[in-house]
Amino acid sequence: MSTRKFCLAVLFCHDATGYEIRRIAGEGRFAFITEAGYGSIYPCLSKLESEGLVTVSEEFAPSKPPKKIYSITNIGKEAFVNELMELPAHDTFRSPFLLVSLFAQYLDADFIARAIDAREAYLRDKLSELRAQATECCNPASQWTMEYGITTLTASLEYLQKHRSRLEEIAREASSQPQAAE
Amino acid sequence: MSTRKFCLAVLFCHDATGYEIRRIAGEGRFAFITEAGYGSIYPCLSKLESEGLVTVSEEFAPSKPPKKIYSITNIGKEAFVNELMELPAHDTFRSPFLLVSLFAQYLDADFIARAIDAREAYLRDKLSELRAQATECCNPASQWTMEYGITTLTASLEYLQKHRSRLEEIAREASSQPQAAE
DNA sequence: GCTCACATGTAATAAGTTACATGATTTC
DNA sequence: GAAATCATGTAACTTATTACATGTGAGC
Repeated sequence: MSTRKFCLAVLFCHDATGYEIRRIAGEGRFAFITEAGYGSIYPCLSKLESEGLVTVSEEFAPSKPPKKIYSITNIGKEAFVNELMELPAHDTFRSPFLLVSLFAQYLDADFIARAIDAREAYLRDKLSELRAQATECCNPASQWTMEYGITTLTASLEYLQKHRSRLEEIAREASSQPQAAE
Repeated sequence: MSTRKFCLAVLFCHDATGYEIRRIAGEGRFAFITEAGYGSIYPCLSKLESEGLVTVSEEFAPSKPPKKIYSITNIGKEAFVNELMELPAHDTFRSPFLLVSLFAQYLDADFIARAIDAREAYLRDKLSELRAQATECCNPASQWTMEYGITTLTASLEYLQKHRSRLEEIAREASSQPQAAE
C-alpha cells in the first residue's frame, strides 16, 4: 500500500507521468516514503485510475514517445487525506550494514573498511541531495520533514566518522587471532 | 533474503527455536535487521534445514508442546559469513509518519498531535529497550552496533521534541484558513 | 555510432503479511 | 474462568523486484 500512498502524495502536489513519479521516489521530501520502481508504479497508477482517484490525459507530441499525464481527482484527494488520518504505522528501518557491523569480528578488516567507505559516501550523497532540496523548498511542512531527515542522517554520518576506527579495530584484532564463536 | 540472513545470524550466536527467533526479531542488536513474523521464519528454517545450513533436534518435555531446537552447522556458518562478505545494500528507511508530517497542513491539528505523541512514546520505548540491552551486552561488535542505533534514535527523538510545536502550528494555521493546494 | 535520458509497460518470480488452525500451561 | 505466553505450522493473499520488450531524440 505504500506505493499507492506515494503516488497519491506526488499527484497531490502536481500532475506527473509514471516516469516522473519514479524519478522522485526516494528523493527530497519523499526520501523516506518509498523507493518504488516502474514495476510497482505503472500498475499502481492503472489501479488508481480504475478507482477514479486519478485521471489521465495523453499527450502526443510529434516525434516523441506519448506521455500519460496523471492528475489527482477530488475524490482522490479526499481518499488520500482519509488514508493519512489513521495513526501512522511505525518506521521500518533495515540496515544490511548493521548486520555486517554486528559480525565484524568474523569478517575481514579490508572488507569492513570498504563497507564503511561505501556507507560514508552514500550518506554524504543523500545528505547533500536533501540539503539542496531543502533550501529550494518553501513549503513549511516539506521543510520540517526534510530537516528531520537531515538531522538523522547527520547523526548517522557523525557516528560513523567518529567510531569507524573502533569497528575496524574489532575486525583487525579478530583476524589476527584464532576465532571462537561468541 | 533478509529473513534468511536474520535466522542464520541468530543461530550463529546460539541455538534457538523458531518461536525464540521470532521474539528476538526487531529487538536489541537485531533491531535494525528485520521484524519477520512466524509466517516467514518457520518456512525459512525448514528451507535452511533442507540446505544443510542448520540442524534440528526435537525436545519432548512431558506435558509441554514439543520444541524444535535449531543449530547452525559449519557449512551454515561458512555460508553466512560468505553472504555477508558482499558490499551491503543501502539501508531502507520508510516512515509513514514522515508522510503524515509532509501533509500536516491538510490534516487536523489534533490528529497531528496524537501522531507525534505516539511516535515519541515509540521512540522512547525503543531507546530504553536498546539501552538496556546495550549495557547487558559485552560483545564489542554488538555494542558498537547498538550504540549506532541509540545515536540515531536519540537524534530522531530530540528533533521531534524540539520541533514538534512547529509542525503542530502548521496544522493549526492551515485548519483555521481556507486551504489551497500547494 | 554509442550511450544516456525520456517513456511505457508486462510477466515471472520472490518475499512478506495475515488469517487460520491447534493446544498446553501459567498467571491473574 | 479468562487471558497471556509458549509453541508449531499452513494457506491465501498482497506486494515488490527483476528482467524483459520496445522505441525516439539529444549529445558526444
